[in-house]
Amino acid sequence: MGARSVPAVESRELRYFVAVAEELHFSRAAERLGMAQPPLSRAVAQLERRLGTPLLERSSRSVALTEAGAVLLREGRAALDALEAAEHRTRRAAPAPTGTPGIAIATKAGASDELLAKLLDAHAAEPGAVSVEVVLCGPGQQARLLRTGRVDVALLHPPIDDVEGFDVEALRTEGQVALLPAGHPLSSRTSLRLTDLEDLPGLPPPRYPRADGTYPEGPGPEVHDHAQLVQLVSLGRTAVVVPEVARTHLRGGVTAVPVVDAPEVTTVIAWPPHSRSLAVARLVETATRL
Amino acid sequence: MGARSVPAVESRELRYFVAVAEELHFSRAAERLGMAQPPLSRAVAQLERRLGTPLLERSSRSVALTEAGAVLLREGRAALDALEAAEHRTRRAAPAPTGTPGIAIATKAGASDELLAKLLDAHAAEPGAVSVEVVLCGPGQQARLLRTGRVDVALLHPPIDDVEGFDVEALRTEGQVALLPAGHPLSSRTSLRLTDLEDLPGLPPPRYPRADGTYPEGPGPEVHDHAQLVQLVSLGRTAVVVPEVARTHLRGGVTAVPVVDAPEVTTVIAWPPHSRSLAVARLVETATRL
DNA sequence: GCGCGCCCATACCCGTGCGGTATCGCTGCG
DNA sequence: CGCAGCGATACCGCACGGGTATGGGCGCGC
Repeated sequence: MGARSVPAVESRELRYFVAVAEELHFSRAAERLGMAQPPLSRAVAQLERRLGTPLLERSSRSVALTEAGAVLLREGRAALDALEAAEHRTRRAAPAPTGTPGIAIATKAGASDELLAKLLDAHAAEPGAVSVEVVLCGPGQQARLLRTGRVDVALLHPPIDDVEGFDVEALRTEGQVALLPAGHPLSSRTSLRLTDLEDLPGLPPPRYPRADGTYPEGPGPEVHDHAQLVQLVSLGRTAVVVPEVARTHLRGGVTAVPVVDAPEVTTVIAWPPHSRSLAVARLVETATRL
Repeated sequence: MGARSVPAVESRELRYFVAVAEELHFSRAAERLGMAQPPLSRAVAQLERRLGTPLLERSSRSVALTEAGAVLLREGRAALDALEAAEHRTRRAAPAPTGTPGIAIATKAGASDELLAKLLDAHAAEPGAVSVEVVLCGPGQQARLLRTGRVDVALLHPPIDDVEGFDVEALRTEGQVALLPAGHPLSSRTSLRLTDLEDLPGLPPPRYPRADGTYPEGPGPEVHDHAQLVQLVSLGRTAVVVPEVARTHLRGGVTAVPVVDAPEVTTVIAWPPHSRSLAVARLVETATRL
């Protein structure tokens, strides 16, 4: 191969390309990156020259990904995640000013509270326990925190959450219930089926953020955490199917009805594959003994 | 967190750090990188400032990794591999000047020849077959080619090769034989045990390259491929235990004797996890039907 | 149908920061 | 005690990344 004359791809270029590929709009991408549009155009063109292939189809009215561009978007995101993970994990491995470096765990705000509490208690009681930082985040965000190394482990709920690419250990399994505004016709039922909950008039399903932080289109309200979800239900703005454990945090104005044919939801503890951290292994081991 | 003022880690800095961490010597690392030593020192110091933690212990006579430095070496290598993989896979996804982009497969030079030939024949006979580039490499190098995206699939031989982090499908299993110079006292035996082969006088085991391309210390010869290995055996410079299939490529001067208690070796086809390539899936499917 | 406006590319300029050379300071060794 | 090896520091020049101004192509509205 004689193409070794071109220098290697820099992560900055990749960040730029990913921004453009996500926005499909140079000016918006430039704004998101905090820079002007012309240098962004130039940087992407330079990346295309480096790779020897067009990544974007520009038609002066719109921008579209080429085949190679789609590959680079996917692979580039993974590489940037790995880069960020290296950075975060190194920071975490640094001797902290306050004692020994601990580990960080992510969980959806408002979900698995009592399980997490038990886990933290059990871990604290272990010999050699390290401090555990709890990072609460919105639904669907744990995977990103885990991939980018901001946390060491996460509590996830497949099949709601995607656990692709992580090592997991199941902790518990439960059914699901529908959360309905009190007084709704269905709220007096003792059980429901999924078909009962399709197209409820005036109660569109909420919209959860996607992995990239954007929200799908639709009539339902955007939801960032469990408390907000419960409030939206009590206000009669939405209805939703959630794991049973959510009943423990209900407030007035919300009724939970079991959904008999909803898929079982498991709570798993997840960590990055190839983890070499003893602290992570110990925490997972403690979790599986709960 | 108020530390968002520092810009993100650049891949160039990581490459520099990894070089220094591997050499544990600034001047040698600078030479390897094709640059002078002072800017390298400065770049690493800047990386340490960015991360807020020392990565290396310099004692003016030697360089050692700190705890955080060891983490960054491990994670940084993975991130750089991912970056390189993004680059290679994008190049491969580009519409090639000659027809449609194919896929690339890596195998140890001189190993699994007939299996590979059968696979290529079977694949070529399939409808919708794409062109397959065969990349021959030294033992232990396939994993790197796969991780860095230079090839899409590889033939590996656990437990000799490490398949950690790849998806694999087993193709065949075989025993192992000892390759000895013709006329060696043991070559008249009909079978051997591993203990028979320990510390053979004048026949030190060969040294295979490690994953990073360096060779372990020892008295045996360095080996890059199978042909070289066989020649070294016939010259009475080494003796080695290899999978049975190697018998098919023997030359005069080399005798193969079964080793009854050597671990079974499997031939597997491996590919990166989360592969989305239809061509890879088809090739793997063809391979498993052989 | 023509013109306006959106949006990406080009042209040009400036400053930062990367890399090079020269040199210092430390330390282990002969 | 002096030398040699090695990393850090000082200083400099230039290449490249980023900014502003502007061009050009195309869709859309009146």
